[in-house]
Amino acid sequence: MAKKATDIPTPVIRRLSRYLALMQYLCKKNMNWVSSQKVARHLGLTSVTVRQDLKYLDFTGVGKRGYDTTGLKSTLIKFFSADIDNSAIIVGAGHLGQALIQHKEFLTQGFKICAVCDVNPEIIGTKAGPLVVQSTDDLQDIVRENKIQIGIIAVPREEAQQVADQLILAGINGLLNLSPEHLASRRTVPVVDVRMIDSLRELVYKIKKTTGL
Amino acid sequence: MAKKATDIPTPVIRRLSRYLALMQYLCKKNMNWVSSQKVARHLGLTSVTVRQDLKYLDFTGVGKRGYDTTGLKSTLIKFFSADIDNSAIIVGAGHLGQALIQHKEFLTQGFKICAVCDVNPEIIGTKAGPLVVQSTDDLQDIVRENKIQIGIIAVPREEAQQVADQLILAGINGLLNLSPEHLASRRTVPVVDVRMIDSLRELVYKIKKTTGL
DNA sequence: TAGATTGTTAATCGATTAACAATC
DNA sequence: TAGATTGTTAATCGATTAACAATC
Repeated sequence: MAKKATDIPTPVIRRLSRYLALMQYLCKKNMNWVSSQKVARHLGLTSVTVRQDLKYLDFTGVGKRGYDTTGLKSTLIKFFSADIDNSAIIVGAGHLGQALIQHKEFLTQGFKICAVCDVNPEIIGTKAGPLVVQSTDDLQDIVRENKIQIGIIAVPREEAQQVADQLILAGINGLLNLSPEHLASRRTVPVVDVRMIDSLRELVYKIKKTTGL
Repeated sequence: MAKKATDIPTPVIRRLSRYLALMQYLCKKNMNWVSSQKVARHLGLTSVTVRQDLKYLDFTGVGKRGYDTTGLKSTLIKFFSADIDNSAIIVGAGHLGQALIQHKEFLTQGFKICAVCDVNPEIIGTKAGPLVVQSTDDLQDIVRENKIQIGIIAVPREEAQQVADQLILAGINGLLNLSPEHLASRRTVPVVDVRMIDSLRELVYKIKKTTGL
């Protein structure tokens, strides 16, 4: 597959996602038009960046008014398939996994948690929000039967790679990795990492810098 | 304050944090030496990037052996103050906030959750792990009395900015923002964002790209 | 010594910003 | 119309990679 017009840089993708969140907010407030400058101010960017980013979508603004918030929202929803209830499984029903199941924002943003599983026999069979915790042994069957697209890895670092391998074998389409482990085999299946500890350390460094040395 | 030698680009900082995690792992496994190439393979980078990054620290490798894992670990621990128990408060004792309190990795990585608070009167006074949930009304006193450095924002988007303002007023040194809201007043206090929904959307885009279209 | 690996300068690549013409 | 705002090309900035000398 050749490099397509759909090949958008990652930083742009992440900003497009933030534009979607902002459009949802502005639409709810009945603001019908927004300028690139206002978007920029809301999100801590420059107006040129915003206009450059929007060029990647087939969505154009209007002369002196700016962008139609409803139209841009719809375009971004389609772009991110945010109207489709992308199915996901959470592996690891510890505190973090449990919190994610209950997290309502996922559903409103187009993600549906269809299943949870864990290795701990003591919690298998118990309820976690609206779901029943299943055994990680059955992980592959669960993914296949429910045609789950996204695997969310919320297990300790030692188990992360093995879980990833199983999910990939079962035919998962992509992985969100909440563990600090770097997952191999990115070639076959895309992986996006959320590294909370690294974010905290980045913060510690920035604090040091601003408070002098 | 002029631009210092301590002015390290953010991508480098985040990788340095990952090197620390890797060194902790290698030390536990009693591997005393590691080459830049091995580090690169572990973390999905190139060996040149690793060597360039380590140049920012005052830590040099050895000819044909590579880097001393214990020494590098110590250097990175000092660099990130990871031996100091950086104090933090979690604002928002919902599912996510509760999960973070229980998360043991924070403590092993040098972060100590000293307090939690929430606005919901029904959960104020209840236990959350080893802590008692306090009222957000008392937030400023709690931060001042315990000299808390880091504020972790785990409230819904609508409350995020207000909570941030209070924390900054109380003299917090830095903020970790888990809400999707963009927080203003970055000039005074550094803010690092963890955007889980944006990460999921990034994943959806990458899945689309790899599965064709 | 020979070979592997570090350290460093220069080149490349990619993303952001500047400048300005086009448009409503 | 005049003014504000978009759209786009070119310039700048910063981060990664390539090349290779230095070192153990």
